[in-house]
This record gives sequence, C-alpha cells and structure tokens, in this order.
Amino acid sequence: MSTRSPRSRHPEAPRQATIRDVARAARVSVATVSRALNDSGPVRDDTRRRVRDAADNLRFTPHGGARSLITSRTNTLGVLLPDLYGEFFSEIIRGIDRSAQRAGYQLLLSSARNAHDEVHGAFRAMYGRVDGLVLMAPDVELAELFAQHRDGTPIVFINSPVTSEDARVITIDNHGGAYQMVKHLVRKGHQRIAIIRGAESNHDAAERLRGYRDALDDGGLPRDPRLEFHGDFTETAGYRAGRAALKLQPHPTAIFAANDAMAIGALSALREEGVAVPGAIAVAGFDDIPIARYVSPPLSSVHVPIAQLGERAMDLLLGAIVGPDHGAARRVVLPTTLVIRKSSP
Amino acid sequence: MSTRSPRSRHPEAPRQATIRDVARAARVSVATVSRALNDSGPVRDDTRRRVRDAADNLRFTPHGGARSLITSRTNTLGVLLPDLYGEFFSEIIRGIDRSAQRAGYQLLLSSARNAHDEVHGAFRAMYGRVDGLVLMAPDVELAELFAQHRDGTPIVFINSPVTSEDARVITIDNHGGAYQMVKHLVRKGHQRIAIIRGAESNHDAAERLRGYRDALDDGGLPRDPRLEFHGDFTETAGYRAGRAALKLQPHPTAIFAANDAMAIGALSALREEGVAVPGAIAVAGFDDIPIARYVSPPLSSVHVPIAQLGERAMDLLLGAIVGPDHGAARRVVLPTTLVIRKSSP
DNA sequence: TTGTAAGCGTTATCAT
DNA sequence: ATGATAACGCTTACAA
Repeated sequence: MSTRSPRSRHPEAPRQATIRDVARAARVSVATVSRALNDSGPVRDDTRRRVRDAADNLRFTPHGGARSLITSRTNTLGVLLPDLYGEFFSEIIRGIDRSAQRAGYQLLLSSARNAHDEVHGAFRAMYGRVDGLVLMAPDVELAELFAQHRDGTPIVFINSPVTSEDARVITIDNHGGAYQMVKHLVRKGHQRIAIIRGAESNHDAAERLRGYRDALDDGGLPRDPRLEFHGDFTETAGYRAGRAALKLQPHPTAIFAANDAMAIGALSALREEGVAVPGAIAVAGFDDIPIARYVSPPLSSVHVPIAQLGERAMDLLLGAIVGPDHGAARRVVLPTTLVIRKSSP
Repeated sequence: MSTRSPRSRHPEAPRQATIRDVARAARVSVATVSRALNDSGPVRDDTRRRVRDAADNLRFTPHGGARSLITSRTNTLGVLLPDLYGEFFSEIIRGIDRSAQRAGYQLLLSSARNAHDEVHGAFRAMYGRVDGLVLMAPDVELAELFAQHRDGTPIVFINSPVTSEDARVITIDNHGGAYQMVKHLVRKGHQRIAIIRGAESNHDAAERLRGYRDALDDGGLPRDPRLEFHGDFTETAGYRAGRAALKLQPHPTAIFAANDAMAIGALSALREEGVAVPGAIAVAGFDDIPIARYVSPPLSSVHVPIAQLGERAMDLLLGAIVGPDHGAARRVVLPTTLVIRKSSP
C-alpha cells in the first residue's frame, strides 16, 4: 500500500499549470494568452473570454520569477528592519503594508540585528527579487554601508543617519520631540529630570538625548551624568533604570524615557516600590505607541506617526520606482507632537 | 545640462552584473561560475578563487527569479495574516521570521482583512513565488476555502478552524485556557463574571467563549447573556465594554476579556471611573502579550507562546517542504498556561 | 487579430 | 575539471 503509485491516494500536486497549458486548452498561442490576461494587446472579445475561462479552470497563476526575468520588475518591495520586537514595529509594518498593498506590491520582509554581515546577507538575498527597498538602520555604520551600495535598486532609509546627499531618507523630529517634552517638564518646575537613554549606537537615541540636554541647558538646569541612565529600548531596560533612579539621593522628580517601552518598564518599577506617579515622580515616553494611553497612569509621550512613517517611506519608494523622481523630496522629516497625559501632567 | 548623457552626473545604475559578466571576467564558462559559486560540482581551487573574486568585484548577485525558474524553488515562504495590528502580530511574525531565517528562507508578507476576494487575491499573488504558505485565518469561511485549495504548495494554518483531515494546522488551547482562567475566578468566589468576547466569526473567540461558559456551568454559576459583552479584539472595544459593564446593576465582580488588548482597554475604563482593580472588579485577559506584565495593575492572563506559535508553524511548513512529512504531526495544539498577576489575584 | 520565435539569467545535462 | 547548450515560463518584437 505504501508502494502504490504516488498519485494513487490523493490527486494532489497536479503540476501547476503554465501558460502553455492555458494556450492549449484555449486553442490559441501563448502570446495570445499573455495578451488576453494582461490586456497588453489586441485580442478579440470571444478569444479573451475563452482564454480567461481556460485560465480559471486550470487555476493558472503566472510564475512570478519567469515574468520578472523578462520585465525586470518583480512587483515586490523589500523591507529590512533591525528587529521585529514590540508595538513600534508592528505599527510601522502596518503602514508599509498599507501603502504597498494599495500600489499592488508584495512585501519581502527581513529582520537583521545590526551585525554587518547579517544585513549584507539579507540585502543580497533580496537583490533581484525586489524593485526597491525600505531599510531601517538606526545603527550608524549600517547606514554608511548602504549609502554606498547603489546599484540601481532604489532605497529609502527610515530613521537612519545617512549623510549622502542624494539618499532618500525619512526621519522623525527626534531632537525636537525630546526637546519639547523635557521643556514641558522644566516648565512644570522639575529640577531633577532623568533620562533613560536608548542604545549608544542608535541614531534616534542619540538625537533624543541631544534634545534632552539642550532642553536642560535652555532651561538653566545643570546636566548631571548620574541622571542619564542607560537603556536599549526594551521594557526590561526601563524597569531596571526605574529601580536605579529610585536609589539616587535625592531621586529625580521626573523621568523621560527615550521610548514608550522603557517608560512603561519604569512605571512598573515605580509602582512596585509604591512610588506615586506623577505625585512623586513624573514619567514621560517617546513614540506614543497605541498602548500608551491605556497604561496606568496614562503615559505622556511624544507622538510619532509611526504607521504614517512606514506609509510615507513606501510612498517615497514607489515614487522612485515608477520614474525618476527628480522633483520629489529626498529628505522628509515628520513632525512629532507632545501628548500630555496623567503620568506627567 | 538636463539633456546631458544620462550617465553623466552619477555613475549610477551600472546594470546589475549577470553570471555572464562574471564568466567573462573570470575567463571561464557560465557553467563553471555556477558550479564555483554554488559548490555544485567539481571546480579547481584556483578557478574557484578567480570566479569568486570576479563575482565580488562585479557585486554579482544571482537573479532569484531566473534561479527559481529552473530549480522550481524560490527560497521564499508566504505569510498571510488577517491584520497586522498590535503586539500579538509583531510577536507571531517574530517567531515566524526567526524560524525562516534559520532555515535560510525569505518571507513574503501579506495581510488581508477577512474579505474573501482579498485573501484569494493575496494568495494568487503569492502563488508561484513561494515554496510554502503560513496562513492565519481565524475566520471560519476562509479556512474552508483554503482547505480545498490544494495544488502542491504546502500550507500550514494557524489558529484556523480547518476540518479537513490532512490539513496541517497549529492551534492553541483556546478552550482550555479560557476555562482555566474563569475557573480560577470562580474559585476566588466571584459570582458575576463577565466576558468581553471577540468577533463573532472568529474561531479563537468562539472557543474562548465556550471555555468561559463551560467553566461557569461546572462552577454552578448561571449563564447571563447580559454579562457577555461584544468586542473585536481592539483596546477600544475593551474600553467600551468596560464602561458598559459598570452600568450594570449589580455590576460584575470580574471581567474576563478574550484578549489582552481588550482587557487593557477595560482597565483603562475602570480607572477612569475610579473603580478599584482588583478590589471592586477583577480583570483578566488572554494571550499574555509582553506588555501585560507592565500595565497597572499587572494583568492576569492566559499565557500563549505567541512567538513559538509562529516558530512551530514555520517548522511544520519547512518539514513539509523538504520532503513528504509522513511521520510528522499534522495537528499541533500548543498548551496555554495561567498567569495570575495583581489584576485578579 | 493572431502566431512564431527570441530572449530574460540561471541551473543541469551532456560532452569533452 | 570545464564548456556548450537545452531547458525553465513568460513577454514582446515581428511576421503573417
């Protein structure tokens, strides 16, 4: 029984139909099938119908590879992200997907922690299968690497420190957002404002730190290295920093976390220690991820249009693909806005 | 100036090198290049070196489409998800990506709200460009549709009510998880336990509802339709249900939300109304998304190994691709575990 | 309006 | 160990 003909049990795997099968069934040439199915040339109505029927019957789906070989278009866009963790990324992918779907493109997704080789590998693996690439590399060195890697495939960078003049790059106003938030805290009378920083090599993190420092300077407050806690954008890091902040004598009266995940981790630490927020310590984050308004107390944050960031990046890319985007902006900076909630009224 | 030779300004787009260019540069035939680069045949060491150097110099990257045309493998796997919203999906994509990356596969990602046409379209768009497909369709009808759609491409369903015997499907123990959580609430003495349901057509939601009802029955508590609030897995829906629950006289003493996002929305509503959690009302969720432990009070939940769900699905798929997976399980049910935190001690 | 055939870039088969 | 060359499935001149 196990040695019966392979097709005996299930009439499965009935070799995917090719354009030739359709042509034969519709009794026309493959060229006509192609024309009929793609509306790419004159075909008589009844012929077209016959072809369409045959294609449907055979469940014909054109082989993308073969097609892209001749058209040199893949209808696919590559997305390379540093990691896929947390709500920030689900939001940005959402935005990217929305825009791509609207334009009829598929998405080839890859993540690469910031090891050079890994990114390079992912990039090579994508090459030839994508018409363009959205790359998020907040890590400095990567951006440099790719700014040079130009071989026709349009690239759009998200939140990446790319210096090259003609690179297409979309960023958010990291410095401005951080500056405004810390300024707000200063205005509320806070004298000791701590920051939970992002990873050293991360460009966004660096900019937010700069905004924090500038706001302190402008507010006439001294910089204090002990108030600058290290972090890496995870809840755990925020939690640790939160605990560390409490050990300080006197402890800060406000904590600005470089992203919401860390702010939420810090909130959790403070709650555990019975510290009132915002009563004893005010807390603020950055990104305004969807969940920020639902934590307790609701988290003040710097609103970043995350989904829009992905969407705009995609639009930029699509613009570069359809034609030479001479007029189009190559550098877009999305504004951020302050969202004050109960965690730092 | 604008009418100069197209290549005058930037030496850009230097036509991507093909295997022929490499062959010419290394002064060998294309066959040898292929063998050298893929280790797919005998090549003298120095020849190999010469070829590799030439390939590097020309920044040669093989054209995926051409390759897949002849090998009939794409090294790409399709992922079709119902939506990309929230931490649940970022986690599941993470798991999928991890497993795929390990096996050297690329990911073609698509989302489709549950309109039949949309899913069908996404599927067709993927066909021929993927070696296999992971499909999440908690919507009943979709699963039916795809169970029939068998043409060789292996499919693995996640959390989908597929009845077909030989379909590969991986699910979590929705009923058991919900049952345990509600049982826990019953044991704690709650008499009026509300549920915030998921969407009607959603299979997970239906199973969780069933678990809730069975636990009530077994606990000797009456079912009360007024305690079954509608929802759709979003924070907003949870928020609304939370408010609605407070209007009830007497109001429930515990709320079980069919997922964490809704539980968090409900928490937020209760907080706004100054209702103590768990003092006045206990709250529990489902999924145990990473952020659950960080909300306030920390959320009790039914832990689902989300990333693992994606990872296992991928493994199942990879197994089906490499060879006929006769021995392998076609149905996997991942267990859930209770995580009791402060929101329902 | 339709058909024939060349060619896209790669791998695989067969000579050499 | 290497080289010609025939596929793979499709689109697109060009011919009819």
